Amino acid sequence: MTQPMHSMPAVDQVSDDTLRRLAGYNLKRAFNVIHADLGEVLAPLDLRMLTFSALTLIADNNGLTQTQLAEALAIKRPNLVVIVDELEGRGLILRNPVPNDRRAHALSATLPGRRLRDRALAAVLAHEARILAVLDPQERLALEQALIRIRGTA
Amino acid sequence: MTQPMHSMPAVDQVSDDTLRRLAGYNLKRAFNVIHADLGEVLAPLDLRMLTFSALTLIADNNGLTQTQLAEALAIKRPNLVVIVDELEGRGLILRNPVPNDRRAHALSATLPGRRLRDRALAAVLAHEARILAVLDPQERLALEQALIRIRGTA
DNA sequence: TATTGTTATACTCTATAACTATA
DNA sequence: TATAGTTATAGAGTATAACAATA
Repeated sequence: MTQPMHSMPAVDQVSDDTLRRLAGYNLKRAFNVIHADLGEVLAPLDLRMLTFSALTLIADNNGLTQTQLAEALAIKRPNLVVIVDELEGRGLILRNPVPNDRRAHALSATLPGRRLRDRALAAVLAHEARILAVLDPQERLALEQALIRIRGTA
Repeated sequence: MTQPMHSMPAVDQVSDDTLRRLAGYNLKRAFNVIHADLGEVLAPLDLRMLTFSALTLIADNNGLTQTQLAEALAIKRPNLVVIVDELEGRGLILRNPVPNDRRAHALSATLPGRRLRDRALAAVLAHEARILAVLDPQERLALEQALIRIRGTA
């Protein structure tokens, strides 16, 4: 049964109490804050969180395949193709042939790719330090461990 | 300068070490885990995290306007329109006129809306208990406080 | 002039199904 | 048969610009 529509005054103060008790909601809000700020930090380097993560994993794991990279990033392989296309098109990475398996691509970072990765990482670390300044070292560690624990449940 | 492309063996083990130290990355991964699970929990009720959050805020704040709701959800007003349209179209909420301001809509939950909200909240709390079972109460509290602190920096 | 809700639009992230070429 | 990469496609979340109605 639906109530009749009637005129009502707007509220003065909006209460968040129910949602604030939900870790999922708090996680989303905190992530959005970090993601938006990180986006601004990486934009001058023409990177996003996802392309930065992919470039970093490639630079740190010379020769990994797209399947391995998709797995490491926790995204589906079809979604990785455009990411790899973009990084390759900018000359930051290479799709190398793999001996004895002509289906696979072994990804490697070029020198410009590694240089951009280093610059981006420095910017990201500065961003993290700035955002996490509201937490003391102990809280930071507790946060990291809790997040990795939750991630591990997938 | 770009290296020549050459054949290379695939790696056996992919290292995550650089990204694992970044709160933003851990936050994203943990959120994706929770979001995916929550999606499955809410799907039978034809709700998503965002529609559930909107319905909850409306039920808890009878008469709030769309501007207030968008602010509370931390989304832009244009993105709220389809959410409110959907909830209203399903008879879960009403757009009521506001006395002395014919521009604004005072949102209210109908009885079916409040009932669905209650069922959804019970499902969400069960989901949270299941996901957060990997954390002890102290870790849970530390996580909540850290997330709210980060959110507050926006 | 400013605000509320709205439309139009675009970008990003994510997912599934189905194809190809190899294995 | 199975796997690696790819294409096509769709759903969802987010953002900005600009408009009409109203304040």
